[in-house]
Amino acid sequence: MVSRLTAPRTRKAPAERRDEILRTAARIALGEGLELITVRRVAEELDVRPGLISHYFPSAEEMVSEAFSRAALGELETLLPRASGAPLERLRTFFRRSEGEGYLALSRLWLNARHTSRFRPRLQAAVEQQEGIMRDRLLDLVRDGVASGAFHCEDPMQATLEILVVIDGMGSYANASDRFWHPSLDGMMTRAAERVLGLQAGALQG
Amino acid sequence: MVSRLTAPRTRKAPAERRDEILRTAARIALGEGLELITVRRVAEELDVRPGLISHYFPSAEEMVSEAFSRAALGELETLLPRASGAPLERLRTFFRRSEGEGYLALSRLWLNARHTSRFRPRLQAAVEQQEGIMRDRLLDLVRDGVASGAFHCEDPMQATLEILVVIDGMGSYANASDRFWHPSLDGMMTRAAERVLGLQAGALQG
DNA sequence: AGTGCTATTGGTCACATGTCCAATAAACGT
DNA sequence: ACGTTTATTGGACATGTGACCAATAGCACT
Repeated sequence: MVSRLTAPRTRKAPAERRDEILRTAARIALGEGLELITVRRVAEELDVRPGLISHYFPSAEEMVSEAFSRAALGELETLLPRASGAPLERLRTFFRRSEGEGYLALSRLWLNARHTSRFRPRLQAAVEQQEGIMRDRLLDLVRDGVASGAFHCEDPMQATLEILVVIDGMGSYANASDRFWHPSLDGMMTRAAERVLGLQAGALQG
Repeated sequence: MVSRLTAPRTRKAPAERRDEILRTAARIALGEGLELITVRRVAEELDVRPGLISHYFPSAEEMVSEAFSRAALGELETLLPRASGAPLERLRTFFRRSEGEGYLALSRLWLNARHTSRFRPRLQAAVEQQEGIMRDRLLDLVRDGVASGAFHCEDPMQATLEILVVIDGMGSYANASDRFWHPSLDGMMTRAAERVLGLQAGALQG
């Protein structure tokens, strides 16, 4: 009597399998980095053979790009969900969440993608698309706030870009050990936002 | 009669050879990225066998880290040389140079190093060391300016960090195609510096 | 129950990487 | 001129990557 040496195949609908692959890849991207997304690694996590991954993604770069988009978009929905409450409160929520652990992983992912996109055209396109989505999302928020009188600024797009630059600047340090630290680093993002949106100091904190 | 198949060996002093290797690696880092620094690639550029590179750098990561330090430090000396003229003029020179082509390569290198340092402890240490050097250099400049009355700010360290965050934020976009563009992106760095240093608008431009 | 479609397997292939080592030859001192 | 030191070579090895493909077997439909 021999026990089966190979587990019975589980055969899934293409759409479901594809989604499963991307979900796994996105998780790896967020937790360990885009270069850890390999055909073999994803296959192992899903307990299938590597060839199957190649079947759904003939180009590995395509898988990595889509995984990034999925991860970035998913996190954006958590950090800055579409239209939900007053602009000031929405922004406050965003900055509050940008202190959590999940945000560090997201910052690392962006850093990862922005560098890696140098060599990967499809990833570069995905990065620019996600940047556009993030920018539009924040721009809408700023405009809403200006319209309702909560924010005050002359050029909403300029205000948006100034906030994003500070966010991305702080994100540059996501992989640094925190050997260096200075009090002013803490409120850096909120201070920038308060300034360009004509809010009083501390309006976006706590 | 046979022509020699192998070129005669050129035997150099260890210090010279080591320096030659690092110079080559630093050039590759700045022009093509840290991941292009491979034992074989450097060997080819110097027209020696790969084994020789391993002889001088038993660990490839060590070579990459030192190459980054060399490249970053070299560029810093060009952009923000130690004590040379009045603070305002030195800063103006820095921002003027940060529009050139070489600066784009440097921004890419920093992005590269900050991401890659996630997986390479020695590179991470090198990045933080170079960040410290850059920070100190700028902090000295700010303090000089405040002392001479050219700049006005309450906390020189905070002013320094705010400038650096904007510089690094803009650097995040170094690998993006310039499909998106907005007028406010141009003066972003100088505007931030002018603001935190109590300068009038445009004082650091042109 | 039988049949066709195709998701899935298992294996191969070419390529690039870092690391290591015995043999060689260039440069130097005697 | 001869030895000695050691910089340098040439090659091997293990590992990890993406890509590719014929054969297999699960599932839906008839």
